[in-house]
Amino acid sequence: MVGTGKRERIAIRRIDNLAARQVTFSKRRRGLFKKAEELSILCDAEVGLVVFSATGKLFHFASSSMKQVIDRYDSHSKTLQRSEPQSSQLQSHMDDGTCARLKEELAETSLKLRQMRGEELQRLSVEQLQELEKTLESGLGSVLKTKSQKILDEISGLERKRTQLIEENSRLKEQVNPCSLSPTF
Amino acid sequence: MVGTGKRERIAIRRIDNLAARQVTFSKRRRGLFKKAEELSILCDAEVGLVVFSATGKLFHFASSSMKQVIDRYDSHSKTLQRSEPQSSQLQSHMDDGTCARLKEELAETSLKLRQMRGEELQRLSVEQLQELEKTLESGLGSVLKTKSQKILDEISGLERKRTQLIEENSRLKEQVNPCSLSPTF
DNA sequence: AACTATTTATAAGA
DNA sequence: TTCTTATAAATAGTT
Repeated sequence: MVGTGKRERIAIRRIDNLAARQVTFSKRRRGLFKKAEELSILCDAEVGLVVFSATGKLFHFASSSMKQVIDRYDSHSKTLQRSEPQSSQLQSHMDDGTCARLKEELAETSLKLRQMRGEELQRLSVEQLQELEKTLESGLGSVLKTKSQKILDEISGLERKRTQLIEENSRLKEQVNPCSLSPTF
Repeated sequence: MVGTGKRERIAIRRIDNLAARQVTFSKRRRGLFKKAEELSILCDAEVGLVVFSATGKLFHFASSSMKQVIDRYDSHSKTLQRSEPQSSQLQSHMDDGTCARLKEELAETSLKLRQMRGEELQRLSVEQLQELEKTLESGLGSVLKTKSQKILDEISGLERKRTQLIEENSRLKEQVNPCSLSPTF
C-alpha cells in the first residue's frame, strides 16, 4: 500500500524542521500563486504578490506588471497619508546622497551574497569564480569547525550535568540511609 | 432542508455576472490573504500582497511592512537589470524612513555575507550552522558547475579557432604551392 | 516526486 | 451580506 497519508491539522507557527519547512514552502507557495492568479482572472482584479523565501530567493506574480501594481499602491497609500511634504533640512544627516550610497552598497553586498549562494554567476570570469570557490571553501571550513566545537561543548555540558546529578544522587542516598555503605549489624 | 450546496468545478475565466463576481471576490480574497499570512508564518518567508478589486478598492497584506517588501523587491530586480534609475516616485523614495531601513538591511546583509565567509559564527546555533553549511555547499556546487562550463566553453572556442587556422593554413599552402597535394613528376 | 487521508476553501442555494 | 452544505482543491504526513 502506498501513501497512507495520515494527516492532522497543523498549528500556524514557524515550522522548526528545516527540510519540512522547505517542502511546505514549495507546496504552499505554488498554491498561493495559483490562487492569486485565479482571483485576478475570475474577478477582474489587479493583483501583485511578492514572496521572499527564508533563504532570500524571490518569487513574484502580477496580473499586470509589478511596477504598475506598486505605483498604484503607492498612489493609493499616499492619498491616505501624506500629511506634510517636508520640514527636513534641519538635522537630516540622512540626505539623498547618503541614501543613494547606501543603496549602492546594499545592491553590491546583496549581489555578492547571492553569488555566494550560487546565483548570478554567469558574468564572472573563471578567475573570479576561482576566487569565489576559495572563499566558499574557507567559509565552509570555518562553519564545520565552529559546528563541531559547539556540538562538543554541548556534549561536555551534558556530561558535566550528568556527573553532578550522579554526585547529588549519592549524597541524597547517604542522607536517607547513612549506613548503606558500611552496614553494621 | 437548508443549503443543498450542489457544487461543480468552475472554469478559470472572468465571471460575467456582476453579483456573482463580487461574492466570489469577497470569498476568495479572504482565502488568499489567509494563505499568504500562513505561508509567511509557517515558512519564515517575507510576503507582500496587494489586491485591487474591479471597483478600485485596495486590499493589502505584508508580513513585515509593504514598504520594506517593495524596497527589497526593487533592490533585487535592480541588481538584475542595471539601468533605469527609478521610475515613479520623484524623490519621495528617499525619505529618512527608507534610509533607516536601508541601513538595517545593509547591516543584515553584510552580516550574512561575513558569516558565509566564516566570520562571526559564534552566536549561531548548531541548527543555523547546519543551514549555513548546506547553503555554502550548494553555492560551492553552483560555482564549480559554472566554472567547468566556462572552461569547457573556452576550450571549444580555442578549438574552433585552431580549426579555422588549420583550414586557412591549408588554403595558403595551396596558393603558394598549388601542386603540393598532387605532385606529378 | 508520488500518494492519499484529511483538512480547508468555496460554489451554489437559502 | 451571512449561513449552510456538498464538493472541489490544497496539503501534511508518508513512502
